[in-house]
Amino acid sequence: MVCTADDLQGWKDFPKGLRVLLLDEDTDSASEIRSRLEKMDYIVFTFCNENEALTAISNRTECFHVAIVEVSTGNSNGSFKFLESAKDLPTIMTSNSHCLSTMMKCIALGAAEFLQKPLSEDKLNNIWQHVVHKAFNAGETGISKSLKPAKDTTVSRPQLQVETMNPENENLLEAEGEAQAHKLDNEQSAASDRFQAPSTPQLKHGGRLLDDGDCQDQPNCSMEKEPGDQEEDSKSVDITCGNLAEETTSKVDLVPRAEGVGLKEEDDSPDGSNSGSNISSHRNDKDRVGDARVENGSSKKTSILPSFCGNRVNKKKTKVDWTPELHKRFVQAVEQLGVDQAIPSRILDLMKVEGLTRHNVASHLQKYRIHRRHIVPKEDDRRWHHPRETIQRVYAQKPVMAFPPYHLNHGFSTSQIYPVWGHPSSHQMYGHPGFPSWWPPESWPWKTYPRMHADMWGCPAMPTPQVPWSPFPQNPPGFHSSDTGQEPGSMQRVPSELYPAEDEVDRVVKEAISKPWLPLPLGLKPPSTESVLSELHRNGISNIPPYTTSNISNRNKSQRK
DNA sequence: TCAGTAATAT
DNA sequence: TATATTACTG
Repeated sequence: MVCTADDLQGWKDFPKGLRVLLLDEDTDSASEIRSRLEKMDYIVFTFCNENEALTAISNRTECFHVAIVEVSTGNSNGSFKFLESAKDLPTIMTSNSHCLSTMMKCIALGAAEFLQKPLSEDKLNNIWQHVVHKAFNAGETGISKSLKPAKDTTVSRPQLQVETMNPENENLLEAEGEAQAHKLDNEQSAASDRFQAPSTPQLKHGGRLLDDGDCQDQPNCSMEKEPGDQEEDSKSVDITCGNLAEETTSKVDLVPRAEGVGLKEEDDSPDGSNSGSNISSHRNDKDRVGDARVENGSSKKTSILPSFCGNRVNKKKTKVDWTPELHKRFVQAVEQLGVDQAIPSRILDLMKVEGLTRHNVASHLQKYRIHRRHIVPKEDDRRWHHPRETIQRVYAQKPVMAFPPYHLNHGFSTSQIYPVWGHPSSHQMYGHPGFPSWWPPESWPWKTYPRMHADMWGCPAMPTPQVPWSPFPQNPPGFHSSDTGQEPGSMQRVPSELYPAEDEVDRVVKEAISKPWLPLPLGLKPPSTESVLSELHRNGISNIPPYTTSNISNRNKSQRK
């Protein structure tokens, strides 16, 4: 009787021709529903008597795909005979009244859905989904092989429900049906998820399973919605699937779809009962990195959302998993903007990570900044002790204009320290006990960066510790006086005109990188030929065309002039 | 409405 | 304890 996945596969024009058992004592209502269903090319078998309907089912004189049953039909004693008898048939209960407990009971007893009358076309239009749902739950084995092509439209949820809707579970639940109906206040979502196919009409409206009316009755039903968060919620909230199977693995990184960045749902069970199933929630970051392949510089929009969406019954707050890859994107965005210009919305834009919200970024940015505050002073301290070593690391990845580090003892200039927190070549700093890291070394996201040595790309002319700064400012053309990036304390000793605006620094550095043929700006010491060659050699380039070296030499010469 | 920050939750 | 999220303020 139940439609199988194979049936569906060979069913052209589905759901046309769907055979609907309609049981309603109210003949007017029945005829109205019937006519609507027939408009949709469904084949309707109307029954006004429950026993007749049951007989039709048991005799198998007709084959039905789905049943629509008015609650009051044959329900004078509060039983749901049809529902309990027609276990295999996806049954949609209908009622004029909006009695929550009745709804609960029906759902608990296995009703596919509870629709409140009048049954608009809108509601009836999608009842076929229950057939599909049932088909996929009828046999686990059939699921994997069947209807895969249709998953984007109708099958996403049934696929997810395989684990919970096997016949064994169903039987078990049937036995518990009565009990469940009484304790559904707490378990409403679970019960309905087990039994329910996708909500018919609501799917059209953003995938909500319960309508607002339900929420009025259910304090647990969280529909909190901040005005102004529409956009963000539309991205982040709907990633939750009200599904037990999914719930139990809700902390699994959605890496395959998410391409390296994951949202995980919070396990909000007070007793943490779900935690046992957190298969990969504790995967180390190294694994994540392995899974996470976000192409650097790619304009491809990364998604942290799974492609499936479900209802919002179990809407849970989502938690952004700041994987190394995601963080790398973050850092790249921050760098691109310049630390001072990096604001959440812009970072968000640059990161191009679907589903990530401005709030997420803002929070991360907050942490980012805090970390910098903690780390940089220590780094500065280290620089005093190992100036050369540190210079190479700090300035290795991104050459920084050689402004005297006036700030070393007086705070820091943001433009000069971002390598410390999030930059690729500062590995070793993170290994130092004094430099707490976000991730263990193996998960550092910046390992993919090519290493460069400071003296290759314009080694900053750092003063010796004994001579912390030159009394003669070397402001290159284009730099203007700015207090940007200074902490107040530094103002006492350091004339503000010695500092370039940070964006100027970035601009000049970027220009120097992108146009290596141009003379280096003042303040950048040109690399020595030897260092260039050795670096190239380190990178596996041993065959240097003559003109290359001469160019470098020429540049060095011109730079010296 | 957004950014930044403090407080709170996990 | 570290980090994420939320609430609040400007």
